[in-house]
Amino acid sequence: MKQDDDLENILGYQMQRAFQIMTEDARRVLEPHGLTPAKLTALMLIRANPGCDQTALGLALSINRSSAMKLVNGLAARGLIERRPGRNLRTNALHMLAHGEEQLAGVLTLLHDSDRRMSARMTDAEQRSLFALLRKVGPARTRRPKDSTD
Amino acid sequence: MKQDDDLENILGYQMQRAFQIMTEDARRVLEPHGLTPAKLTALMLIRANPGCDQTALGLALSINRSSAMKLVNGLAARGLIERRPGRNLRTNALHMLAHGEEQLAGVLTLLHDSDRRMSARMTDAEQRSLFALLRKVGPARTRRPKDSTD
DNA sequence: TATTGTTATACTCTATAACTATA
DNA sequence: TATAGTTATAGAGTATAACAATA
Repeated sequence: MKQDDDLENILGYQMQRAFQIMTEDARRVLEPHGLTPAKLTALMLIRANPGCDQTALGLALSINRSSAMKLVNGLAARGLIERRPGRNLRTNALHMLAHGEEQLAGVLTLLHDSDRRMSARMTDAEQRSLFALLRKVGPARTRRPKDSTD
Repeated sequence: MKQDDDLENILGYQMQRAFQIMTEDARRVLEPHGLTPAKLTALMLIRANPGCDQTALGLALSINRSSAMKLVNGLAARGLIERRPGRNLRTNALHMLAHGEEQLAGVLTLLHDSDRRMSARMTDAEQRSLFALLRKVGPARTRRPKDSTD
């Protein structure tokens, strides 16, 4: 199958290709542990934000409350996190459990191995460069100078 | 929401973030034209490979025959491509139609604009560098020297 | 009134399996 | 036997809408 020149020169397409390659390997590695990239991200966000509620978690993951529910249900069912009483009677406080810590420690190593495999064709400097550039992806920040009048 | 240090240092996660940002903008731009990134990729692959069959297309897109069917159905229903008799009685030959050419020309400009917006925080050199690095993502190539005996 | 969690429902994309008609 | 297209069905992930309880 020949490739299309226009297609190859679309940044979004190259990003998609690279993402697909990486996510496929990550999924393969996580699957035996009953995790997906999204679940793992949620787990790590809960660890970094103990006591957060589901709505905030969903916001951070760019999914809505309803979808965040399912995700949290899955993590709770596996005993990785639990819902505790929150700051008022209608919010939950999400907390990681010991079992979650253990799982996390194990899969982090696997993920780093995956990263290393997927960046095997880059030098260390190139890998650092890729990290830095990926963080720069996105629209220009709106400038808000101190003497702005808006 | 605080970020998690381990998470931020996983290449796959940074890739996912960057990809999500780009794909969201691309989808927004393509939607009024009834296209999605996947449909557009298929369209461009058919253009570059006139007469290809659905199975080959699916392979190039990393989806199976059945899923490729739906994709082709969608493109054909919109009059962008058509199925012609293939090299034998059980294969189709996919061809882009004039309407497909027109659509493609229009959205390519929009996509380049999107790319430019999403890489606005990079210099030109950085953008070229990102392209090159994304192409290097993936496992090390298996070496097959001429004097290999396997 | 607005917000949080929840439930029910639906949509999209993908996969698997089975069928058909060719090869 | 194997392959290309097709169809039916199912699963994952997401969204919307509506409801109850609470703020």
